Amino acid sequence: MIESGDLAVPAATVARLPHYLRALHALEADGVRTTSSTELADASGVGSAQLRKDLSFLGSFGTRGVGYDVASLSVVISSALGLGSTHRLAIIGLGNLGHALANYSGYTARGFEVVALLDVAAAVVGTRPSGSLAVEHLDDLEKILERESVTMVVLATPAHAAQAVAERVTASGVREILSFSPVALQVPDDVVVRSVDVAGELQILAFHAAARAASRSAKG
Amino acid sequence: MIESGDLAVPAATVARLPHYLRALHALEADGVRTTSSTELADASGVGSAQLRKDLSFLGSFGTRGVGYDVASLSVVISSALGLGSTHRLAIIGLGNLGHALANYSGYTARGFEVVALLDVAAAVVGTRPSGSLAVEHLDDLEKILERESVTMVVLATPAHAAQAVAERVTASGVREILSFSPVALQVPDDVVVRSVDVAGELQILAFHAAARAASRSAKG
DNA sequence: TAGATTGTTAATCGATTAACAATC
DNA sequence: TAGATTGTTAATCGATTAACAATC
Repeated sequence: MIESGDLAVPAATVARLPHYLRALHALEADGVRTTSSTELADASGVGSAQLRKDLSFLGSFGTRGVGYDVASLSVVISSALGLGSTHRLAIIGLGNLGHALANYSGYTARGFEVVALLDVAAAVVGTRPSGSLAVEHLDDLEKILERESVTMVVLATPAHAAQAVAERVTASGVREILSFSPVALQVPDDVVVRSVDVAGELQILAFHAAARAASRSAKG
Repeated sequence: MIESGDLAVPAATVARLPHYLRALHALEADGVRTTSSTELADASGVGSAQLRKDLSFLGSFGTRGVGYDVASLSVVISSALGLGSTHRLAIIGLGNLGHALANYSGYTARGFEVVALLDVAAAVVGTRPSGSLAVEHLDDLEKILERESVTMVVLATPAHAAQAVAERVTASGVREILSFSPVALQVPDDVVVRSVDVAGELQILAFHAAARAASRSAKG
Protein backbone atom coordinates (compact mmCIF):
# COMPACT_ATOMS: atom_id res chain seq x y z
CA MET A 1 0.00 0.00 0.00
CA ILE A 2 1.30 3.43 -0.94
CA GLU A 3 -0.29 6.28 0.98
CA SER A 4 -0.90 9.39 -1.09
CA GLY A 5 -2.80 12.08 0.77
CA ASP A 6 -6.09 10.47 1.79
CA LEU A 7 -5.64 7.61 -0.68
CA ALA A 8 -4.04 4.23 -0.02
CA VAL A 9 -3.23 2.44 -3.26
CA PRO A 10 -1.71 -1.06 -3.49
CA ALA A 11 1.64 -1.19 -5.26
CA ALA A 12 0.28 -3.62 -7.85
CA THR A 13 -2.47 -1.15 -8.70
CA VAL A 14 -0.03 1.75 -9.05
CA ALA A 15 2.02 -0.33 -11.48
CA ARG A 16 -1.04 -0.76 -13.71
CA LEU A 17 -2.19 2.86 -13.76
CA PRO A 18 0.20 3.75 -16.62
CA HIS A 19 -1.37 0.98 -18.73
CA TYR A 20 -4.85 2.37 -18.14
CA LEU A 21 -3.74 5.87 -18.96
CA ARG A 22 -2.14 4.73 -22.20
CA ALA A 23 -5.26 2.81 -23.20
CA LEU A 24 -7.40 5.86 -22.43
CA HIS A 25 -5.18 8.05 -24.60
CA ALA A 26 -5.52 5.54 -27.43
CA LEU A 27 -9.31 5.56 -27.11
CA GLU A 28 -9.32 9.37 -27.03
CA ALA A 29 -7.22 9.45 -30.20
CA ASP A 30 -9.81 7.19 -31.85
CA GLY A 31 -12.54 9.63 -30.91
CA VAL A 32 -14.13 7.35 -28.31
CA ARG A 33 -15.97 9.42 -25.69
CA THR A 34 -17.30 6.76 -23.34
CA THR A 35 -15.93 3.35 -22.49
CA SER A 36 -16.77 0.39 -20.28
CA SER A 37 -14.63 -1.52 -17.82
CA THR A 38 -14.64 -4.43 -20.26
CA GLU A 39 -13.45 -2.37 -23.22
CA LEU A 40 -10.82 -0.49 -21.24
CA ALA A 41 -9.61 -3.66 -19.54
CA ASP A 42 -9.20 -5.43 -22.88
CA ALA A 43 -7.21 -2.50 -24.24
CA SER A 44 -5.04 -2.57 -21.12
CA GLY A 45 -4.46 -6.30 -21.05
CA VAL A 46 -6.16 -6.99 -17.69
CA GLY A 47 -9.51 -8.38 -16.53
CA SER A 48 -12.50 -6.08 -16.11
CA ALA A 49 -12.90 -6.98 -12.43
CA GLN A 50 -9.31 -6.00 -11.82
CA LEU A 51 -9.75 -2.69 -13.61
CA ARG A 52 -12.81 -1.79 -11.55
CA LYS A 53 -11.11 -2.86 -8.36
CA ASP A 54 -8.03 -0.77 -9.21
CA LEU A 55 -10.10 2.32 -9.99
CA SER A 56 -12.03 1.88 -6.75
CA PHE A 57 -8.84 2.72 -4.82
CA LEU A 58 -8.79 6.13 -6.49
CA GLY A 59 -12.49 6.82 -6.04
CA SER A 60 -15.70 6.27 -7.98
CA PHE A 61 -15.75 7.73 -11.46
CA GLY A 62 -18.10 5.67 -13.59
CA THR A 63 -21.83 5.73 -14.16
CA ARG A 64 -23.68 2.48 -13.55
CA GLY A 65 -25.30 1.22 -16.70
CA VAL A 66 -23.23 3.61 -18.81
CA GLY A 67 -19.50 3.34 -18.20
CA TYR A 68 -16.68 5.86 -17.90
CA ASP A 69 -16.09 9.18 -19.59
CA VAL A 70 -12.76 8.72 -21.35
CA ALA A 71 -11.52 12.29 -20.97
CA SER A 72 -12.35 12.69 -17.31
CA LEU A 73 -11.05 9.27 -16.28
CA SER A 74 -7.88 10.19 -18.08
CA VAL A 75 -7.56 13.30 -15.94
CA VAL A 76 -8.24 11.33 -12.75
CA ILE A 77 -5.44 8.85 -13.46
CA SER A 78 -3.02 11.51 -14.67
CA SER A 79 -3.41 13.47 -11.50
CA ALA A 80 -3.19 10.37 -9.30
CA LEU A 81 0.12 9.68 -11.05
CA GLY A 82 1.32 13.16 -10.23
CA LEU A 83 1.63 14.16 -13.86
CA GLY A 84 0.17 17.59 -13.20
CA SER A 85 3.51 19.02 -12.19
CA THR A 86 6.51 18.54 -14.45
CA HIS A 87 9.22 16.22 -13.26
CA ARG A 88 12.76 17.29 -14.01
CA LEU A 89 15.07 14.45 -15.05
CA ALA A 90 18.80 14.01 -15.25
CA ILE A 91 20.18 11.16 -17.35
CA ILE A 92 23.48 9.85 -16.04
CA GLY A 93 25.58 7.74 -18.39
CA LEU A 94 25.39 8.38 -22.12
CA GLY A 95 26.42 5.08 -23.59
CA ASN A 96 24.17 3.30 -26.09
CA LEU A 97 21.21 3.22 -23.80
CA GLY A 98 21.60 6.68 -22.26
CA HIS A 99 21.89 8.10 -25.75
CA ALA A 100 18.64 6.43 -26.77
CA LEU A 101 16.92 7.64 -23.60
CA ALA A 102 18.12 11.20 -24.22
CA ASN A 103 16.57 11.09 -27.67
CA TYR A 104 13.29 9.58 -26.58
CA SER A 105 10.58 12.02 -27.61
CA GLY A 106 7.77 10.96 -25.33
CA TYR A 107 8.80 12.79 -22.15
CA THR A 108 7.14 16.16 -22.57
CA ALA A 109 3.75 14.76 -23.51
CA ARG A 110 3.83 12.70 -20.32
CA GLY A 111 4.87 15.33 -17.80
CA PHE A 112 8.63 14.81 -17.81
CA GLU A 113 11.45 17.02 -18.94
CA VAL A 114 15.10 16.06 -19.39
CA VAL A 115 17.10 18.96 -17.95
CA ALA A 116 20.61 17.50 -17.63
CA LEU A 117 22.88 14.87 -19.18
CA LEU A 118 26.00 13.63 -17.38
CA ASP A 119 28.90 11.34 -18.17
CA VAL A 120 32.59 10.92 -17.35
CA ALA A 121 34.04 10.19 -20.80
CA ALA A 122 36.01 13.10 -22.27
CA ALA A 123 34.77 12.05 -25.72
CA VAL A 124 31.15 12.52 -24.67
CA VAL A 125 31.25 15.56 -22.36
CA GLY A 126 30.38 18.67 -24.35
CA THR A 127 28.55 16.82 -27.11
CA ARG A 128 24.81 17.25 -27.69
CA PRO A 129 23.41 13.71 -28.14
CA SER A 130 19.84 14.92 -28.55
CA GLY A 131 20.71 18.06 -30.50
CA SER A 132 19.92 20.45 -27.68
CA LEU A 133 21.28 19.70 -24.21
CA ALA A 134 25.07 19.41 -23.81
CA VAL A 135 26.57 16.59 -21.74
CA GLU A 136 28.25 17.82 -18.55
CA HIS A 137 30.86 16.07 -16.42
CA LEU A 138 29.80 13.79 -13.58
CA ASP A 139 32.26 15.65 -11.32
CA ASP A 140 29.76 18.50 -11.22
CA LEU A 141 26.80 16.25 -10.35
CA GLU A 142 25.75 17.95 -7.11
CA LYS A 143 25.99 21.42 -8.60
CA ILE A 144 23.97 20.42 -11.65
CA LEU A 145 21.22 18.64 -9.70
CA GLU A 146 20.74 21.77 -7.62
CA ARG A 147 21.00 24.22 -10.52
CA GLU A 148 18.36 22.36 -12.52
CA SER A 149 16.12 21.40 -9.58
CA VAL A 150 16.32 17.77 -10.65
CA THR A 151 13.71 15.54 -8.98
CA MET A 152 14.34 12.23 -10.73
CA VAL A 153 17.46 10.56 -12.02
CA VAL A 154 17.79 7.99 -14.78
CA LEU A 155 20.88 5.84 -14.17
CA ALA A 156 22.37 4.34 -17.32
CA THR A 157 25.96 3.93 -16.21
CA PRO A 158 27.97 0.72 -16.32
CA ALA A 159 27.02 -1.56 -13.41
CA HIS A 160 30.25 -1.00 -11.51
CA ALA A 161 29.66 2.76 -11.31
CA ALA A 162 25.98 2.64 -10.37
CA GLN A 163 26.23 2.30 -6.59
CA ALA A 164 28.65 5.22 -6.17
CA VAL A 165 26.54 7.48 -8.38
CA ALA A 166 23.37 6.44 -6.54
CA GLU A 167 24.97 7.47 -3.24
CA ARG A 168 25.88 10.92 -4.50
CA VAL A 169 22.46 11.37 -6.08
CA THR A 170 20.55 10.41 -2.94
CA ALA A 171 22.87 12.50 -0.76
CA SER A 172 21.85 15.44 -2.94
CA GLY A 173 18.22 14.84 -2.03
CA VAL A 174 16.89 13.01 -5.12
CA ARG A 175 14.34 10.44 -3.96
CA GLU A 176 13.29 8.77 -7.24
CA ILE A 177 15.68 6.73 -9.37
CA LEU A 178 15.11 4.73 -12.53
CA SER A 179 18.04 2.38 -12.93
CA PHE A 180 19.11 0.44 -16.01
CA SER A 181 22.11 -1.03 -14.24
CA PRO A 182 21.56 -4.63 -13.25
CA VAL A 183 22.66 -4.29 -9.63
CA ALA A 184 20.73 -4.06 -6.37
CA LEU A 185 21.33 -0.47 -5.32
CA GLN A 186 21.68 0.16 -1.61
CA VAL A 187 19.84 3.41 -0.93
CA PRO A 188 18.15 5.08 2.07
CA ASP A 189 14.71 3.71 3.00
CA ASP A 190 12.79 6.66 1.66
CA VAL A 191 14.32 6.45 -1.82
CA VAL A 192 12.32 4.65 -4.51
CA VAL A 193 14.30 2.73 -7.09
CA ARG A 194 12.68 1.16 -10.14
CA SER A 195 14.92 -1.11 -12.18
CA VAL A 196 14.77 -2.07 -15.81
CA ASP A 197 16.91 -5.07 -16.66
CA VAL A 198 16.84 -6.03 -20.32
CA ALA A 199 19.10 -9.05 -19.94
CA GLY A 200 17.02 -10.20 -17.00
CA GLU A 201 13.84 -9.99 -19.06
CA LEU A 202 15.43 -12.12 -21.76
CA GLN A 203 16.44 -14.67 -19.12
CA ILE A 204 12.86 -14.86 -17.87
CA LEU A 205 11.76 -15.55 -21.45
CA ALA A 206 14.49 -18.21 -21.67
CA PHE A 207 13.02 -19.91 -18.61
CA HIS A 208 9.66 -20.09 -20.35
CA ALA A 209 11.28 -21.42 -23.49
CA ALA A 210 13.03 -24.13 -21.49
CA ALA A 211 9.76 -24.97 -19.70
CA ARG A 212 8.02 -25.29 -23.05
CA ALA A 213 10.76 -27.53 -24.42
CA ALA A 214 10.59 -29.74 -21.30
CA SER A 215 6.82 -30.15 -21.50
CA ARG A 216 7.05 -30.92 -25.23
CA SER A 217 9.53 -33.70 -24.68
CA ALA A 218 7.51 -35.05 -21.74
CA LYS A 219 4.36 -35.23 -23.85
CA GLY A 220 5.86 -36.23 -27.20
CA MET B 1 3.40 -21.54 -11.23
CA ILE B 2 5.43 -22.33 -14.30
CA GLU B 3 5.94 -26.02 -14.93
CA SER B 4 9.35 -26.91 -16.28
CA GLY B 5 9.95 -30.62 -16.56
CA ASP B 6 9.52 -31.99 -13.04
CA LEU B 7 9.83 -28.52 -11.49
CA ALA B 8 7.02 -26.10 -10.68
CA VAL B 9 8.36 -22.63 -10.05
CA PRO B 10 6.21 -19.62 -9.06
CA ALA B 11 6.33 -16.74 -11.54
CA ALA B 12 7.60 -14.38 -8.83
CA THR B 13 10.51 -16.73 -8.17
CA VAL B 14 11.39 -16.99 -11.85
CA ALA B 15 11.53 -13.19 -12.05
CA ARG B 16 14.13 -13.13 -9.28
CA LEU B 17 16.41 -15.84 -10.64
CA PRO B 18 18.27 -13.37 -12.92
CA HIS B 19 19.07 -11.21 -9.86
CA TYR B 20 20.54 -14.18 -8.04
CA LEU B 21 22.57 -15.19 -11.05
CA ARG B 22 23.96 -11.69 -11.42
CA ALA B 23 24.88 -11.52 -7.74
CA LEU B 24 26.58 -14.92 -7.99
CA HIS B 25 28.61 -13.74 -10.99
CA ALA B 26 29.67 -10.66 -9.02
CA LEU B 27 30.78 -12.81 -6.11
CA GLU B 28 32.65 -15.14 -8.46
CA ALA B 29 34.43 -12.15 -10.01
CA ASP B 30 35.49 -11.11 -6.50
CA GLY B 31 36.98 -14.54 -5.92
CA VAL B 32 34.34 -15.59 -3.38
CA ARG B 33 34.01 -19.40 -3.34
CA THR B 34 31.30 -19.93 -0.76
CA THR B 35 28.39 -17.72 0.23
CA SER B 36 25.46 -17.78 2.63
CA SER B 37 21.79 -17.07 2.02
CA THR B 38 22.23 -13.82 3.94
CA GLU B 39 25.17 -12.59 1.87
CA LEU B 40 23.64 -13.60 -1.45
CA ALA B 41 20.26 -12.15 -0.51
CA ASP B 42 21.84 -8.81 0.43
CA ALA B 43 23.68 -8.71 -2.88
CA SER B 44 20.43 -9.49 -4.69
CA GLY B 45 18.27 -7.01 -2.83
CA VAL B 46 15.90 -9.55 -1.23
CA GLY B 47 15.48 -11.14 2.20
CA SER B 48 17.38 -14.31 3.10
CA ALA B 49 14.19 -16.26 3.80
CA GLN B 50 12.92 -15.40 0.36
CA LEU B 51 16.15 -16.47 -1.27
CA ARG B 52 16.11 -19.85 0.48
CA LYS B 53 12.44 -20.32 -0.35
CA ASP B 54 13.07 -19.47 -4.01
CA LEU B 55 16.00 -21.88 -4.28
CA SER B 56 13.93 -24.61 -2.66
CA PHE B 57 11.71 -24.69 -5.77
CA LEU B 58 14.74 -25.66 -7.84
CA GLY B 59 16.05 -28.23 -5.37
CA SER B 60 18.43 -28.34 -2.44
CA PHE B 61 21.91 -27.08 -3.14
CA GLY B 62 23.38 -25.74 0.08
CA THR B 63 25.19 -27.34 2.97
CA ARG B 64 23.71 -26.73 6.41
CA GLY B 65 26.13 -24.86 8.62
CA VAL B 66 28.25 -23.90 5.61
CA GLY B 67 26.29 -22.21 2.84
CA TYR B 68 26.35 -22.45 -0.94
CA ASP B 69 29.15 -23.09 -3.39
CA VAL B 70 29.12 -20.03 -5.62
CA ALA B 71 30.19 -21.75 -8.83
CA SER B 72 27.82 -24.68 -8.60
CA LEU B 73 24.81 -22.63 -7.54
CA SER B 74 25.56 -20.42 -10.51
CA VAL B 75 25.34 -23.44 -12.80
CA VAL B 76 22.10 -24.59 -11.20
CA ILE B 77 20.40 -21.25 -11.80
CA SER B 78 21.84 -20.85 -15.30
CA SER B 79 20.48 -24.18 -16.37
CA ALA B 80 17.11 -23.57 -14.71
CA LEU B 81 16.95 -20.40 -16.79
CA GLY B 82 17.67 -22.39 -19.93
CA LEU B 83 20.90 -20.56 -20.63
CA GLY B 84 22.66 -23.75 -21.63
CA SER B 85 21.42 -23.52 -25.18
CA THR B 86 21.87 -20.30 -27.12
CA HIS B 87 18.78 -18.28 -27.87
CA ARG B 88 18.64 -16.64 -31.27
CA LEU B 89 17.19 -13.13 -31.27
CA ALA B 90 15.79 -10.84 -33.92
CA ILE B 91 15.49 -7.14 -33.13
CA ILE B 92 12.61 -5.49 -34.96
CA GLY B 93 12.62 -1.71 -35.17
CA LEU B 94 15.94 0.14 -35.25
CA GLY B 95 15.05 3.54 -33.94
CA ASN B 96 16.89 5.00 -30.96
CA LEU B 97 16.12 2.12 -28.70
CA GLY B 98 16.53 -0.69 -31.22
CA HIS B 99 19.87 0.77 -32.16
CA ALA B 100 20.99 0.75 -28.54
CA LEU B 101 19.75 -2.82 -28.09
CA ALA B 102 21.62 -3.95 -31.21
CA ASN B 103 24.82 -2.52 -29.76
CA TYR B 104 24.37 -3.97 -26.31
CA SER B 105 27.38 -6.16 -25.64
CA GLY B 106 26.06 -8.38 -22.88
CA TYR B 107 24.14 -10.92 -24.99
CA THR B 108 26.78 -13.50 -25.77
CA ALA B 109 27.99 -13.80 -22.19
CA ARG B 110 24.43 -14.52 -21.12
CA GLY B 111 23.43 -17.13 -23.68
CA PHE B 112 21.82 -14.90 -26.31
CA GLU B 113 22.84 -14.08 -29.85
CA VAL B 114 21.39 -11.38 -32.08
CA VAL B 115 21.03 -12.97 -35.51
CA ALA B 116 18.79 -10.52 -37.36
CA LEU B 117 17.85 -6.84 -37.45
CA LEU B 118 14.69 -5.62 -39.20
CA ASP B 119 13.11 -2.30 -40.02
CA VAL B 120 10.92 -0.69 -42.67
CA ALA B 121 12.73 2.64 -43.21
CA ALA B 122 14.66 2.82 -46.46
CA ALA B 123 17.29 4.94 -44.71
CA VAL B 124 17.98 2.16 -42.21
CA VAL B 125 17.69 -1.02 -44.29
CA GLY B 126 21.13 -2.08 -45.43
CA THR B 127 23.02 -0.18 -42.73
CA ARG B 128 25.03 -1.97 -40.04
CA PRO B 129 24.09 -0.31 -36.74
CA SER B 130 26.28 -2.61 -34.66
CA GLY B 131 29.09 -2.81 -37.20
CA SER B 132 28.40 -6.39 -38.19
CA LEU B 133 24.81 -7.40 -38.94
CA ALA B 134 23.01 -5.55 -41.75
CA VAL B 135 19.41 -4.39 -41.29
CA GLU B 136 16.93 -6.24 -43.50
CA HIS B 137 13.45 -5.20 -44.56
CA LEU B 138 10.45 -6.14 -42.46
CA ASP B 139 8.75 -7.38 -45.63
CA ASP B 140 11.00 -10.42 -45.46
CA LEU B 141 10.23 -11.14 -41.81
CA GLU B 142 8.94 -14.69 -42.18
CA LYS B 143 11.80 -15.72 -44.45
CA ILE B 144 14.40 -14.27 -42.10
CA LEU B 145 12.94 -15.82 -38.94
CA GLU B 146 13.08 -19.20 -40.60
CA ARG B 147 16.50 -18.72 -42.19
CA GLU B 148 18.06 -17.73 -38.86
CA SER B 149 16.08 -20.12 -36.66
CA VAL B 150 15.00 -17.20 -34.51
CA THR B 151 13.47 -18.23 -31.17
CA MET B 152 12.93 -14.86 -29.53
CA VAL B 153 11.98 -11.47 -30.86
CA VAL B 154 12.72 -8.06 -29.41
CA LEU B 155 10.03 -5.59 -30.50
CA ALA B 156 11.21 -1.98 -30.60
CA THR B 157 8.84 -0.60 -33.22
CA PRO B 158 6.57 2.42 -32.78
CA ALA B 159 3.48 1.50 -30.76
CA HIS B 160 1.12 1.63 -33.74
CA ALA B 161 3.10 -1.04 -35.62
CA ALA B 162 3.61 -3.43 -32.71
CA GLN B 163 0.40 -5.45 -32.88
CA ALA B 164 0.70 -6.21 -36.60
CA VAL B 165 4.32 -7.27 -36.24
CA ALA B 166 3.49 -9.41 -33.19
CA GLU B 167 0.87 -11.24 -35.25
CA ARG B 168 3.29 -12.06 -38.03
CA VAL B 169 5.97 -13.09 -35.57
CA THR B 170 3.69 -15.44 -33.63
CA ALA B 171 2.22 -16.85 -36.84
CA SER B 172 5.80 -17.78 -37.76
CA GLY B 173 6.10 -19.82 -34.59
CA VAL B 174 8.03 -17.52 -32.28
CA ARG B 175 6.73 -17.99 -28.74
CA GLU B 176 8.82 -15.50 -26.72
CA ILE B 177 8.59 -11.73 -27.23
CA LEU B 178 10.25 -8.88 -25.39
CA SER B 179 8.32 -5.73 -26.21
CA PHE B 180 9.35 -2.12 -25.70
CA SER B 181 6.15 -0.81 -27.23
CA PRO B 182 3.73 0.44 -24.61
CA VAL B 183 0.69 -1.46 -25.86
CA ALA B 184 -1.06 -4.59 -24.63
CA LEU B 185 -0.25 -7.08 -27.38
CA GLN B 186 -2.98 -9.58 -28.22
CA VAL B 187 -1.19 -12.88 -28.81
CA PRO B 188 -2.09 -16.59 -28.67
CA ASP B 189 -2.28 -18.09 -25.18
CA ASP B 190 0.94 -20.01 -25.44
CA VAL B 191 3.03 -16.95 -26.34
CA VAL B 192 4.92 -15.23 -23.52
CA VAL B 193 5.26 -11.46 -23.77
CA ARG B 194 7.44 -9.45 -21.38
CA SER B 195 7.07 -5.71 -21.65
CA VAL B 196 9.48 -2.96 -20.76
CA ASP B 197 7.83 0.45 -20.54
CA VAL B 198 10.24 3.25 -19.69
CA ALA B 199 7.59 5.98 -19.61
CA GLY B 200 5.45 3.77 -17.39
CA GLU B 201 8.31 3.31 -14.94
CA LEU B 202 8.74 7.06 -14.75
CA GLN B 203 5.03 7.45 -14.08
CA ILE B 204 5.24 4.97 -11.22
CA LEU B 205 8.07 7.04 -9.76
CA ALA B 206 5.93 10.14 -10.24
CA PHE B 207 3.18 8.51 -8.18
CA HIS B 208 5.66 7.98 -5.36
CA ALA B 209 6.87 11.57 -5.65
CA ALA B 210 3.29 12.81 -5.42
CA ALA B 211 2.62 10.55 -2.44
CA ARG B 212 5.72 11.91 -0.71
CA ALA B 213 4.64 15.51 -1.41
CA ALA B 214 1.16 14.79 -0.04
CA SER B 215 2.45 13.23 3.17
CA ARG B 216 4.90 16.12 3.68
CA SER B 217 2.15 18.71 3.42
CA ALA B 218 -0.10 16.66 5.71
CA LYS B 219 2.61 16.45 8.40
CA GLY B 220 4.25 19.84 7.98
C1' DT C 1 -39.53 -0.49 -16.88
C1' DA C 2 -35.79 -3.51 -18.83
C1' DG C 3 -31.06 -3.73 -19.84
C1' DA C 4 -26.54 -2.54 -18.82
C1' DT C 5 -22.70 -1.74 -16.08
C1' DT C 6 -20.61 -0.03 -11.97
C1' DG C 7 -18.61 -0.47 -7.20
C1' DT C 8 -18.05 -3.59 -3.53
C1' DT C 9 -18.11 -7.78 -0.97
C1' DA C 10 -16.44 -12.21 -0.01
C1' DA C 11 -13.83 -16.13 -1.52
C1' DT C 12 -9.78 -17.74 -3.49
C1' DC C 13 -5.33 -17.77 -4.65
C1' DG C 14 -0.45 -16.84 -4.47
C1' DA C 15 3.56 -14.70 -2.35
C1' DT C 16 6.19 -13.32 1.67
C1' DT C 17 7.95 -13.77 6.17
C1' DA C 18 9.27 -15.70 10.54
C1' DA C 19 10.57 -19.37 13.10
C1' DC C 20 12.86 -23.59 13.88
C1' DA C 21 14.08 -28.47 13.44
C1' DA C 22 17.51 -30.77 10.79
C1' DT C 23 22.18 -31.23 10.10
C1' DC C 24 26.77 -29.97 8.55
C1' DT D 1 30.40 -31.06 20.83
C1' DA D 2 29.09 -26.12 19.86
C1' DG D 3 28.11 -22.91 16.36
C1' DA D 4 26.31 -21.92 12.03
C1' DT D 5 23.20 -22.15 8.41
C1' DT D 6 20.10 -24.61 5.51
C1' DG D 7 15.44 -26.30 3.98
C1' DT D 8 10.77 -26.41 5.31
C1' DT D 9 6.63 -25.54 7.82
C1' DA D 10 3.07 -22.62 9.22
C1' DA D 11 1.31 -18.03 9.70
C1' DT D 12 0.60 -13.78 7.61
C1' DC D 13 -0.07 -10.78 4.20
C1' DG D 14 -1.49 -8.95 -0.22
C1' DA D 15 -3.50 -9.52 -4.79
C1' DT D 16 -6.90 -11.48 -7.88
C1' DT D 17 -11.28 -13.09 -9.20
C1' DA D 18 -16.17 -13.98 -9.27
C1' DA D 19 -20.48 -12.73 -8.12
C1' DC D 20 -24.07 -9.53 -7.34
C1' DA D 21 -26.64 -5.74 -5.23
C1' DA D 22 -26.94 -0.95 -6.38
C1' DT D 23 -28.33 2.12 -9.74
C1' DC D 24 -28.12 4.65 -14.05
